[in-house]
Amino acid sequence: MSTNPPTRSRLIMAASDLFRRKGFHGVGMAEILDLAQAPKGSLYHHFPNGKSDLALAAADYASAGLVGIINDSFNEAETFRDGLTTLSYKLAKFFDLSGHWDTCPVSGILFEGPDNDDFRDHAGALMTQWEDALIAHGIALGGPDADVARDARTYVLLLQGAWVMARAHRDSDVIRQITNHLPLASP
Amino acid sequence: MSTNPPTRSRLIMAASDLFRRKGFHGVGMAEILDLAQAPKGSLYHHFPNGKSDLALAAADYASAGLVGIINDSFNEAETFRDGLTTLSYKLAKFFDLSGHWDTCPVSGILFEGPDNDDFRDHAGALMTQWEDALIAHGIALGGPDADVARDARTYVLLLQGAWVMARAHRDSDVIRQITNHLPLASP
DNA sequence: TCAGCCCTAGACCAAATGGTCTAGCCTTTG
DNA sequence: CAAAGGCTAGACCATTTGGTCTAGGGCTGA
Repeated sequence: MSTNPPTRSRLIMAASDLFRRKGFHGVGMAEILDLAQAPKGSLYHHFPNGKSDLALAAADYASAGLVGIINDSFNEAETFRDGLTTLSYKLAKFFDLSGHWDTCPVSGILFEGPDNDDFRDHAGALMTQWEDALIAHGIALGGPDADVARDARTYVLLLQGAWVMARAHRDSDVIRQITNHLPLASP
Repeated sequence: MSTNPPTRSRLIMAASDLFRRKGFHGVGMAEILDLAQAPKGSLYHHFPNGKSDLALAAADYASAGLVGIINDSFNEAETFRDGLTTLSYKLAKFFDLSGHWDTCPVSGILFEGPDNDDFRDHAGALMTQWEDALIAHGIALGGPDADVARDARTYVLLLQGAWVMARAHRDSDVIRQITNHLPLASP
């Protein structure tokens, strides 16, 4: 009878929320189950490896959301800088809506998890996806490949930093002003 | 009979190590006690509020270490950029020595901790200390105040991001190349 | 209608968690 | 020397942790 969205999705969404807010070890299964309104049996049916499986899925989910925001931001952008600025504002808004606690999709979910290579590799892959998405838009807007690649990385680094600082100061403006810290070799 | 360093310091050092590697909730008291070679009674004698107290002290300790490295880096620097480059190389080296797991002193220890204002404020204060240390050196080297302040913040943001990315890719080069992502308005 | 299966449901469990408490050592002070 | 107290020592505890297991509901296809 499970309401929409189905149980599996509810679990992922709940886990993503909580992990980003309190870190992998900071959240108990009970809390996730409660937020998702699902019984324990369902969780271990959908994610046989339990918390780890769920964390990987939650990170994917959160990361896909970020990629979506990136693409939206470049929909009507005329320059790379325009797109990045729009992106920064959108992200700052999400940060505000989250209640000033959510962190980077990757850090909270994957870095606080178990010390295994799977988690680290997964984190690396997701971050690369973001860089690649940015690079694609930059090149589409006519930037020289090398410059765009460098600027994309600069942006991702700044974004990570801004996320941390915004959380510490409980102020999303750092995110909004990322573009001011960009040299931006590309147009 | 406690060997040097005394118990209290050993606890702080052990906690700092472990928290940075696995996050606040990722480390148990037993593990800290074991690494510090201290009995439980001592811990709760020195830190009556237990894990929380210890985490704040550990964050201070780690942060003080970072400030020390900042100052060392500017000892013989002739320009702001020189100092920042030296700093990046030093930090990358520490990252390598840590076995590719340690994170920013603040993030791991304070952000994964309990959801209270104390922890967030503490994190914010420590990050401000880093910015201030950088600003002091920049101004001493003759940079215009406003430019130096902006550059210092850019550096801190990039450093946070680089720490995350280095951890994901298990490669300290991102840290070493921070300076390449700096516009650096100041000289 | 019935067989089969996907999924739900939650009781249950061993292990680990953070924290408390009393006893006593050992150094410092008068 | 004696008294005092900072510190060590670890047994002990309630709670919570992630995870397993059995039982059955309810949809699907034949």
